Amino acid sequence: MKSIYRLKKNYQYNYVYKHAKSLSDKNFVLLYCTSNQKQSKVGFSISKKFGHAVARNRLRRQLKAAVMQYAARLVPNFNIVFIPRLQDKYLFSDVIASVEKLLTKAGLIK
RNA sequence: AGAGACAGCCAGACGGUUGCGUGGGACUUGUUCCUACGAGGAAAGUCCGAGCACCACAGAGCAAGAGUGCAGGAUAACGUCCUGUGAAGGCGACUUUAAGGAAAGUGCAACAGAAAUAUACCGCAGCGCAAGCUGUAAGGGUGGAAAUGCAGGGUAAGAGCCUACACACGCUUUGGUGACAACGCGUGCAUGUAAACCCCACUCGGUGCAAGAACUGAGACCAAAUGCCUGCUCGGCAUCUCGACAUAUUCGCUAGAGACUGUUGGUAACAACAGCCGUAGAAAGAUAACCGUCCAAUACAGAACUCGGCUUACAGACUGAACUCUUACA
RNA sequence: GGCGGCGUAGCUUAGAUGGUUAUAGCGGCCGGUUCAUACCCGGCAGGUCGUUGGUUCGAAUCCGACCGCCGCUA
Repeated sequence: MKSIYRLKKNYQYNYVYKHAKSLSDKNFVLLYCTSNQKQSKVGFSISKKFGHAVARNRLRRQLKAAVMQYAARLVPNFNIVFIPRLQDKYLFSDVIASVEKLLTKAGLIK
């Protein structure tokens, strides 16, 4: 994932948390809001409850890989944040399914 | 064959599709292409020690505080490591060990017990009609601890009162660099606690890469005051106000007390020399996602300035020296 | 990344510096009072003192290691 697709700064995340609409299923919470940037940006927020750094990194990488599959179809002018909900295990197939479902529901992919 | 003891190493491999970070190169100069490299033995906990940076060059004196604590050595240094000594544990190979001082002083030791740093309750023996007095510390009982234990002699009964053995302490000699050990002689000096205060010896300035350096607009100002250098005395350093940006950018940022191999010295930790190898450096944070094959099966776990240790977590596989005990056979 | 602090009953806590008996309030249970409830009165239960080793005759307290939680830091 190229760096221009990413949300970077703390204030950007805070902006999303304040102004966002939210959607969720049992795996993830999706927050999104409009932005003045041309390119839509995606961020991930994974809490320490998920375990050690290795476990959190792995979940973030799986999410990244899932979102990458829809990167070309993303609608512009949006900031998006994914927050996983606490589960015992994440299968990659479930992650892809949830991401697609949420993005479609929010109307963020064409 | 079984059961152990010691030292060390590895931490899945290969292939495919789609991707990420840094360096280098190319050109059509950018959301481009090619290429090289890209987490650990603990990266963890942050418990010690250093480098490095700023505070003056890390300082001078006093006070306070903190740490270390058998000996010799290693090391840049250490609270680490090695080799030993003593002690404790184990049949043994071997393992563990915060191991100075209680005769400098102070404090504390509940309950029990006659008595807790001091003593005589029961008892034993002598004297006495008896009450009791005297001698005693064998035996009883309490306790973590009660005049060193045990055997014999001795005695009115007893007692290091005497003797042998053991234990503890002191001294001489011998050995050892030393901790200490051995032999001999003397003594039996009344408890424990210093991870209680303390004494002795040695060590320690503070803050930490969010350290710190560079760049940026306008105004005021040159000596008072303030702050900092953990307390005080010296000695020294820095400087203000408003605004803008929006928490940025660049540097620090990775070659270092470096790894590997060999030789030499050393019991060893380690050192010297020679050869040879390689280079993670991000900033919401890269090193991956998915699939296939092999395999009985992959644990603990993710760099954030850098090293040396310690501690803790950890599936499985392997190696070395040929070390110990038991059983069987020759 | 760095620095610092706190864990005692269901909840809030005392005791820790200075070692030997774990304390109080709220809450819970039982009884009394009342026609009944509350208030009130009396009693009772409830603790591996975060875990685990060590020092000591003896550890909530002293020392070490680990676990969990919280705060500060341009």
